[in-house]
Amino acid sequence: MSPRRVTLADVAKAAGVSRTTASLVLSGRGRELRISHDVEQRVLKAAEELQYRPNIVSVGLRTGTSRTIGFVSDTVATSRLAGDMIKGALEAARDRGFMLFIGETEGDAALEGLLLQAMQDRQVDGLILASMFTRTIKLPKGITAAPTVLLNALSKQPTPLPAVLPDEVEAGRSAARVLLDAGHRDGIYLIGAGPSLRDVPSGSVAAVERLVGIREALGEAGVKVAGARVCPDWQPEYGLAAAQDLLRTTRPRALICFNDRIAMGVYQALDDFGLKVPADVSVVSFDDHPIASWMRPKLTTVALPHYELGRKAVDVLFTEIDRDRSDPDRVGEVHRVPMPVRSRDSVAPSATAESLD
Amino acid sequence: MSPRRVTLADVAKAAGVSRTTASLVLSGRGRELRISHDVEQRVLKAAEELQYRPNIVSVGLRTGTSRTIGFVSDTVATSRLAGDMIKGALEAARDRGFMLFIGETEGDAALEGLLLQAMQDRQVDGLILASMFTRTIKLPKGITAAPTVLLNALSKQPTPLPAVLPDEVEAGRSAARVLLDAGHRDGIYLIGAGPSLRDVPSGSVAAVERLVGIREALGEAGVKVAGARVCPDWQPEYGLAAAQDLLRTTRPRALICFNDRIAMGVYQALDDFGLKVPADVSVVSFDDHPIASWMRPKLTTVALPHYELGRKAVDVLFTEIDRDRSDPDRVGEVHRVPMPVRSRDSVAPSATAESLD
DNA sequence: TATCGGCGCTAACCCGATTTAGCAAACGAA
DNA sequence: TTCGTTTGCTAAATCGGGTTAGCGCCGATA
Repeated sequence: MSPRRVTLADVAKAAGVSRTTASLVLSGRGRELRISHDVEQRVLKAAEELQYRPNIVSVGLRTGTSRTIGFVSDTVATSRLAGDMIKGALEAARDRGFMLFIGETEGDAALEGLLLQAMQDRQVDGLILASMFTRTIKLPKGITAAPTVLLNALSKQPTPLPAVLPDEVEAGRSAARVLLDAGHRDGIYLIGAGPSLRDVPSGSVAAVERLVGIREALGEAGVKVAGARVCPDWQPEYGLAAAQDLLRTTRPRALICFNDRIAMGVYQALDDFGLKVPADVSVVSFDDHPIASWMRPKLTTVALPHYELGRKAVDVLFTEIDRDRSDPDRVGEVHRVPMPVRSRDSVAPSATAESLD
Repeated sequence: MSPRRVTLADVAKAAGVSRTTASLVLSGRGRELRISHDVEQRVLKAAEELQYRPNIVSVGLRTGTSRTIGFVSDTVATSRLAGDMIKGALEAARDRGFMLFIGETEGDAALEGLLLQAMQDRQVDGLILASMFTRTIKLPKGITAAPTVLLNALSKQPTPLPAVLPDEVEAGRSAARVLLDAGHRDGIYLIGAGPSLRDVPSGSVAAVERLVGIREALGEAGVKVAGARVCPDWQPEYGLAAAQDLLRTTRPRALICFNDRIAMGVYQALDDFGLKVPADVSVVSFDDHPIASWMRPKLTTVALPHYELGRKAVDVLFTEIDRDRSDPDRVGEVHRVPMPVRSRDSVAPSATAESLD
């Protein structure tokens, strides 16, 4: 029914040459192997007219490559973060003519093993192991076969695999700087974690790193955190509860929320207490979740650069693929992707700052 | 470096038989071709011990298959809908040992063409053409090569391709029924589209179908829509504006919002006018966007079954793949996936209904 | 004893490309 | 004229399986 695909043999026949010659010309090696200009043109013309495209499966069998990358994540659906990350990876891969296999493990090691096998069986040229929230993972064994990059994840064991992560420490500094730049020096409270580095939800790398950055930036400005409330889980209801608890005893001037979902609960608590954002209380947050721009006033937040993370992971993977594989004792580099501040409407200059004018 | 893959030849040698025999045994055709039990066991044992897995690329070259499906959508990132849809497709494919190629066209026809070519070059066994919001699409040409299913999309031209879509009309009926069941008969307003079938955002299939369902269900109960406001785009700000406009002149008893983002704006407008959900006004909506369960009170909404849509598309695709390809003049079936009601806290019995007790 | 047929297995070809090794013709130098 | 070299191309092997055609052996039959 469907017309058979055009093969190299068809092109060769049309050009009146052997398959070898056609292959050489089309792979660009015709020049160095002294194929005559005349023959070269005949082959190119035939390929053009027949709309020849090499069968990648066949090339794959011969060369062991597939122009394909495997993207294995623990979750693609639960957090929407995945979408942009995959999109970034997709586009970076497409720029090089690569396709992406998507796989989801749901945190199941057995499933992960099967998935990696299935990808190896299809001769993927490289793997990206992604986690949807930053964390340390146990490396599945048997991934040495293909070049691999960790995305939004760090290995528990030392590993030669490179990793791509958001620069959370710098993000913490950015959040603090947003408030400092607005003149805030007093009444800065944290919602979600802190004030000490031990006061974090267990297993959250982001919490620790954001906290480190916040404390560094504030410390350098000689500003102290006025207080903090830990949230066991970074969901709106915990943000609400934490903020209510805080507001019963205090009137903060600025709040740093550890993510946007917390900030959503915090907004509600502030509203309950009759406090206006940003006139009474400035709020800055992390993630740039879609809701951040839906909240009223729109939330100023330090964005997780999902798209860039995805792109970067693929870029790093390509350098891995191109790299000379002989170096045995190299250590996986950690690439940090900047988290940009999305300045919106939830931060106002502090009253004290204005009075200094 | 990495130990070479185990091939069929290795298994054959270990079992002391020819590659042919090993292939026959492992493909299950040993029985019918009278391979002795002894030899069969030796082959199976060798394959087991060597952990033999066939190279799918090789099989692909010979048989033209790849145990792979191409999933091409206009967008994977912008709307989070994609995540669950892909997840459903992923799992359904995995159940059959298939992998998914993901591609994104961004509505660019040229890009779509390239993507489809790239997938054909990799010999995908089938294609899913997905749209992230329900709409009619122009079919790219040259997709006759592989079995194809439309997901969340309808073809502009008549086509033999099956389509998988959410059952929006029934969803409209469901939304109406939620209010009817709560005793609402008066003061029911629509926000987003209506009251006439012409009052819809252009190009929105969902708007028309939901509206049809709503009007049918209400009509059958002898209830009339009290009024409606169209939103040019279904975003919170338009919902806010539409509701404000409505509330300046009216006191509705129940609102049917055409999606959750509109409902979010509507909540705010109701709050501005000092009206409580659901005590003063019941609200029902569509989509079950993640924010629906974050809103306070939690929003009752008719869910887009993304996961099921993804699964269903793959299931339908497999029946296409298995189908006898000879039937030339069949018409693409349209499969409708039910949209379930998520009953939460935004609908209360109407005051009149209670007074009847 | 030659023939036939079933049994159990294998040689060889195929898929569509890449790549190695090598061949024939033309040319130059001795 | 002869040998060596360069030029320009091709035959054949290869990747790892699936598949077709057929081979050798055995026992039964004529």
